Amino acid sequence: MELKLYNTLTKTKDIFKPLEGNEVRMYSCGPTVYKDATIGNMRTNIFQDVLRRVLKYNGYTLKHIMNITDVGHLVSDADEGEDKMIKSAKEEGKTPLEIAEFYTKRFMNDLLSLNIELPEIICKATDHINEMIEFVSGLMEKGYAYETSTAIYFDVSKLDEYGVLSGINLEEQKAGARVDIDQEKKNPYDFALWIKAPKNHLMKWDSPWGVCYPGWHIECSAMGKKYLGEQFDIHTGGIDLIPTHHENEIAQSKGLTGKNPAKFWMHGEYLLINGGKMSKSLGNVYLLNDIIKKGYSPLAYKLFCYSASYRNKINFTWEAIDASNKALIKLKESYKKHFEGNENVQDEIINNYENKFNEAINDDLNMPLAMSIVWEVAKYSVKSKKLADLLLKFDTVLGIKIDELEENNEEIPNDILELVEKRKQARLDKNWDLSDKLRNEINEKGYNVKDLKDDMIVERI
RNA sequence: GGCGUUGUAGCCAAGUGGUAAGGCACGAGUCUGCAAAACUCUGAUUCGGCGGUUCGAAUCCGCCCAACGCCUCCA
Repeated sequence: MELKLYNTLTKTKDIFKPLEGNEVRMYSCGPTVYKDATIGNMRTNIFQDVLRRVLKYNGYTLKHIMNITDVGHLVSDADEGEDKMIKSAKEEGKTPLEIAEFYTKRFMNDLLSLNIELPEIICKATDHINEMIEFVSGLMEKGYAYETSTAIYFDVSKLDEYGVLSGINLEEQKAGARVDIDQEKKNPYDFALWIKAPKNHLMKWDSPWGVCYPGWHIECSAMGKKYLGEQFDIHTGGIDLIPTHHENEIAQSKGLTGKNPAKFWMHGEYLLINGGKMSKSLGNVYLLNDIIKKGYSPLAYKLFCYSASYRNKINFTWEAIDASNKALIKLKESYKKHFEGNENVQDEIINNYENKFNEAINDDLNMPLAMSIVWEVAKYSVKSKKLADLLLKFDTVLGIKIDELEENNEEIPNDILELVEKRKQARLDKNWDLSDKLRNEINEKGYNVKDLKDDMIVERI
């Protein structure tokens, strides 16, 4: 079946085929590890995970790279200001390395909680300083870069075109409208490849241009080239990376190799919070941990993300997460019912569902549509192992561990268990007054009882 | 100022010319000593508004209204 993916470069859904053989080479812009990743960041990671899984579902093998940015991201524009890593280090009284390790670990934990497959290669910027220096040297040799008193800049005027992703037209942009002009820069859109480090700068390396540290974009180009070659299949990231980071990556690579590094550029849209942007000033920055703390499964967040297309904004509300959490539990219970079922379903029906599912995911990862088919299978009145197997197959794309019930590992305190035992007896005695009284008592202590035919289940409310 | 996106039932949202997917909530029923849970059923003659094109529009065009985003670090 044909796989179509939306390509930011062409602004259309293009048919996807790997450049070489059966292997898909893919690069994803990873986190800058100076603070915790938000659920917004995680939406992009979930999108990338679905992409991976859909590619595998289509029979391709993957060579997927994700970088960890542990240096060189400045807090302000105009190529000046503090490095984010260093700023966090100062604030938290740690070294930049400690900061990077700390937040990398927490980021990885989030990926694990969300059952996101790890890329084949995860690489750190600081481990690839030499590759970056080589890249910059190459650009200098070819005349695409020049040195100023503060940095090595990329000269965008040397390119045939700049802004192929975002569609900006350099001539129409007012220079310095929002950014102070650096008098040494040849063009306002020139960006720093390599920055000369002030004496007290914490992270710096020797280079042909003195003691320096990398610019914001060079790491991705250098590492992409090292692991995936001059041109690979897919480059992904958040939508905000289009106008600056990805344009500059393309510029750098075109300068050095003459090629756009990726055939497909794919971008995940923003997550909105109550209809607006997530921002510190509004106090609506949520972490995955905030969702977990409220008693929801992290996979409920993943399922929530599937309710919208990755290319559309989605509005986060607690009501919606609550809905997704219930849906998650229901889906898993539906799987269990099919798994325990002994009825038969015609292969034709199975094939039909599978085709519809394939069609949905292969149409630019249409997860909302795919989910509607998943639900049809889950709710199918005939309970059959064949349908359980089908759901399991779908789950290779969904990654919600459909065959694992959400575990309730919480220990029920003894005093609650005692009340439950008393209530069981009261019910056997048909002493409804006492039974109701005990139920109220249990509820007041924060627990709920579910009466089954011969048993009683207790759980925390 | 420039560029762009969105507006579909209470909430999250599919659907881009052929007569409104799905999930959750609500409501009804079954079950239950009663509840809860579970199970079953149910919801928009209508897609921000007004015009237009068309045999036919949520889908195309025009205008208007509203919300949001980018142009600066951000997934």
